[in-house]
Formats: sequence, C-alpha cells, structure tokens
Amino acid sequence: MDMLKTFEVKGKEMQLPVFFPDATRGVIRSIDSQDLKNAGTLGLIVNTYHLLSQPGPSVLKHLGGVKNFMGWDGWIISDSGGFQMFSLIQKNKSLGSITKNGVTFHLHSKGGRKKYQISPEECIQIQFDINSDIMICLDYFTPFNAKDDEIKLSVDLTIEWAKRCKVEFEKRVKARKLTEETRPKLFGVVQGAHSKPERERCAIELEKIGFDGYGLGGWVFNNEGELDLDIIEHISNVTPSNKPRYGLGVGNPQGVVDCVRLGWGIFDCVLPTRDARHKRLYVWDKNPDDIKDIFTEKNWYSYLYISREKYVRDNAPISEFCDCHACKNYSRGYLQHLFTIEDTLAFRLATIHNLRMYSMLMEKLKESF
RNA sequence: CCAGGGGUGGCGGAGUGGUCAAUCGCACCAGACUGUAAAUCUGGCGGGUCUUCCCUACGUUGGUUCGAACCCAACCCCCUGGA
Repeated sequence: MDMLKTFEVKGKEMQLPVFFPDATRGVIRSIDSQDLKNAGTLGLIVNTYHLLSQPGPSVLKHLGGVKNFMGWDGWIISDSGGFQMFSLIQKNKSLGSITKNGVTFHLHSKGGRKKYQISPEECIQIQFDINSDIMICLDYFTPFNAKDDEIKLSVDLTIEWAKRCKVEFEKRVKARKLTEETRPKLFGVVQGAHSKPERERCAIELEKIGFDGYGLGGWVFNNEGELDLDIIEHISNVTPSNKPRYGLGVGNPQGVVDCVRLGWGIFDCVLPTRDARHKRLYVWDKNPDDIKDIFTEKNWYSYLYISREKYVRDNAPISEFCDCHACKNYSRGYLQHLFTIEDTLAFRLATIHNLRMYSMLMEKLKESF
C-alpha cells in the first residue's frame, strides 16, 4: 500500500509514520515537554473540547497558542472534540445532545454546570486559537452497533460538517493572511462504521471538498476486539495515497504496525500513557535492530505488569532493548517500589518508558517502510 | 496477683446458635483499557477430579445442643488499668 513518507507542514518536514500521544488537556499526564522530547516523541494531540472548557480559547490565544502554553516545539494536532463528546453522550444522554448544527454538551465541573455548543465553524475557530499544525474537522461519530440508517446519517452529517469546516478554515486562513507555506493543515474524517459502501461514499465526498489528509473515524474493531483490518484496508483504497492518512485513536503497538502496512502514517492513542499509569509496560521481546521485517514479525513485544511481586528484587531494566531514561537509570524493583508507595515518579518513569517504546517502534517502521 | 478487654483465613477487621468456607479493605494472582470524565475497572483468592458435592477451618481441649466462629468450663497467649 502506498504511503506518503514526508508531509510538509508550515514549512517543516513531518516524517511519516509518526505517533502522537494524547495530551488531551494540554499535558501528557505526569511528564513535561522535555521528558517527551527525550523520549523521542515528535508530536502531541490536544483536544479542542477539553481546551475549550479549560483554560478556554481566549486564554490560549492570549498566551500564544498551545505550543507556547506548553513549552512544546514539536508538532501539535488538535482533535475536534467531537469524538469525545459523542462517546460521552452515548454513555449518558443527559450530558448533551447532537443536532444538525453540531454538538451541545453540558459539563459538570466544580463551578457547576456549564454548557458548550460546538458547531463546525466554532470547532475550527477554537482550533485556530489553539494554533495547532493539523486541525481535524468536526465529524459525526458512528456508534459500534450502528444500524444502516444511523450510519448513513453519520456519513451525511460528517460530509456536511466537513464542508462547513473547510469554508470556515479558508476564511480564517484568509483573515490571517496565511499562505500555503504558513497555514495549518486540515483533515477530514472518514466515517461509515463497518459499511464499505458508506466508507467509500464518505471518502469520495471528502476528497471532493479537498483536505490535506484523511482520518480513520469511528470504532474500527471487530467482534473479537481486534482492529478490523479489512475495513481499514478498504478505506486506504478509497482515500488518496498522496495525502497522509491518520488513524485516529490507533492503537496498540501491533495495531500501529498493521495500519502502517496498510498505508496509514499518523497515529494517536491513549494506550501507552494510560497503560503506564495502570502499571502495564511494554517490553521488546526481540532487539528491534535484529527484527528483519516488523510487518511479518510475531511476538516481538509483550506486556509487563510492574506491580507483580516477582519484580520486587529484580535489578533489570524494564526492557533490555530500551534506551529510555527509566531503563537506563532505574530497575524494575525500584519502579515497582515507586508504584507501591504511590509516588508520582512511578507515573513519570512508566510513561516515559512506554512512549519511548512507541517512538522506537516508529523509528523502526520508518526505516522498514 | 486483682480488675477489665481480646484471640477469626497472608494482614487488618466484620460476624455473636442454623441461610458461614465466613461481609469488607489491604496484599497476592490473572486480565482489561485504543480521536483520555480512567493513578481506573473486571475476575480469582482454604483444599479436593475446584461440582447446587465432600473435607479441613474462626487460640487449645472438653462440654451443652438436632446444629457452635457464635453458649458454658478449663487451659494457653495478648492488650489496658491497679497493686
């Protein structure tokens, strides 16, 4: 499958494939931008909805956008916030509602109940305040067990909103006098759940509108809980190969490898950071330098549950083939101790390690593709 | 020595005649987590051919009772006051 290898954004080359950990609220929990850089992380994704509620777009604008705010000079993608609000509203209908004009969301916070309304236009406006490198259109998330009419509705609205996002995007680019060189990129999101015709329709209509890249939307898992590679491959086939494909929310290490093989170049996922906080660490079972073909390799990594008693006296690093700050300086026994006494350093070291595992994987994939 | 209180599964700690192999928490074991309301959640956790079945268990020994972790007696140990 053809895949773009480099992608020029604001005058700089983004090397693909690349993995963006989720700094949803403008931070990767427990670590800072310097840690991220040292872990080989090249970019982060932040969430428009979360930043809208805190600190708010005007604060972000005032403080020079999210990069300046975070002290981060790598790449930034801003997600539309649609997915988050949709999935929360699905779990609990009292949290908000979805209309043809966008999403209304009620946030319960310490200040009480706040109401947020995000239309496609506002979604783009906020992303300009965030000042990200890649912006994502507001899309209509399709639930896992969606019926045909729901899938059709989600694709219809995704296309309609994408048009509105594009119009608003161009308006903002013009107003700011940005050029092809200096403007951010805008990605559309392909919905359509498990329906190949709907995925195809969505992809074709989005391409007519014209985007800088195309995202894999929805919940792309089969009944076994594995990535549905069949539908993902189909989406690759119906999206342009001269534009980057972005697997939103993908995935675990094997899932990322599988999607790169199918032509996807950008990824983000909460797993490495959340797993780290939940004491699940990634271990290379083979030296990545010795892996000939990562795409066909089996059993090349495994999970290490650091809280296991057997690691109390283990002086080895988390992973013998990892060069991260945690592995170079500390033992499994020490990290286990930090988790046991609930010191936040445990989160920091574990998060750095899991993110380094991903960045090493991306380096491996880059040389393999 | 006297007066009170107490001894329950690896630990803490419920239970005070049958529905108790014994609530719950911790620890331990095995997992889950995929555009982050997640330092969260789920299952297991005496033994057995692991079962609506059996065995062994609530300090020890004996007793009362159809039936005891729960009642009685003696003994052993621990804690708190007083000599």
